[in-house]
Amino acid sequence: MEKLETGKRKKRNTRQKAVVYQVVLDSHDHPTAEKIYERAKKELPNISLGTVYRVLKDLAQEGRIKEIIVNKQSHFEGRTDFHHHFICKSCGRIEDVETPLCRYTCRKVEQKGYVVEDIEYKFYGLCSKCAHKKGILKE
Amino acid sequence: MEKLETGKRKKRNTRQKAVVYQVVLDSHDHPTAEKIYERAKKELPNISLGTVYRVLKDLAQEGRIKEIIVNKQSHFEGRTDFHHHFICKSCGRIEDVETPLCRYTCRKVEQKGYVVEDIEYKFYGLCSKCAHKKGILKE
DNA sequence: GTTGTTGCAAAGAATTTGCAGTCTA
DNA sequence: TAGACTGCAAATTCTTTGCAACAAC
Repeated sequence: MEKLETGKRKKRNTRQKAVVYQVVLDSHDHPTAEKIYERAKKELPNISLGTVYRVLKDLAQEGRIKEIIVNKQSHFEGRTDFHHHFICKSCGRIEDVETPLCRYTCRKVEQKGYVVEDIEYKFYGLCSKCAHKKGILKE
Repeated sequence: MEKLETGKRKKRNTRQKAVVYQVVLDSHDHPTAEKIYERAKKELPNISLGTVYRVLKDLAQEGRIKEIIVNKQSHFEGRTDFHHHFICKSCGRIEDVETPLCRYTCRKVEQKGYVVEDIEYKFYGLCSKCAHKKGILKE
């Protein structure tokens, strides 16, 4: 579980890293590594999937992108401020949501003696598009 | 994404299913399939890991147990009422937590046009044991 | 010139699946 | 006795890693 941080070696700015980062910034659909790989290839045809994985991990570690795990698969987003996600069970779409009162809830959890470092809320159901398609939401 | 439900065939009550279910009920540490397999083998030495996976999926589908995914790995619990989880980044322990105001937050999310079916809150950080061990919590 | 980074392919880890035999209802 | 379930092993899927060549600084 524990991850020891050496952090001694200095990172280099490679073309691959720049391109992958830009792809994530430009994507608003929470793409997977595979999707990012496809998009990055348009700019850098020789980039490899392994490199995409490595770069994504670096970027997330540096706090420049965020990783969201849905169905045991990593997705990434360029938005790094505090927010949460809604996942449509029908079409798989991931959408950002803001939640009120998170700080209050978090304080309640800390009262049990935990030190809370990260919070992750996920809401699953039907996005409005799919809800309408299924006739569940009318208006 | 979409999962079609046939649900025509009638389920049978096998010894394997009963044993796996009992193991989950008796475990309060949110075990993985592998752990459940090890525990079930004490009762049923010939049970296979594949069967454990199949039975766990069935039980979860029937709503008799709950699946929690942490680090892209499935864990299971016998407690099926509404609650959430705290995950210790240091020791990996998963603990149940209750959160207040969930209904209020959920209503806020639904105001955006989503139909919310499941809610999942995860809090990551240090459990009280590890926080004390690291000298972060004193009292 | 160092040494971090890449592309490639092979390895890993967790889970699922095909199949022939077995057991439940 | 029909067909659901099992054990086994092979297959899948997503991700990580070892290594020699490459490219930042």
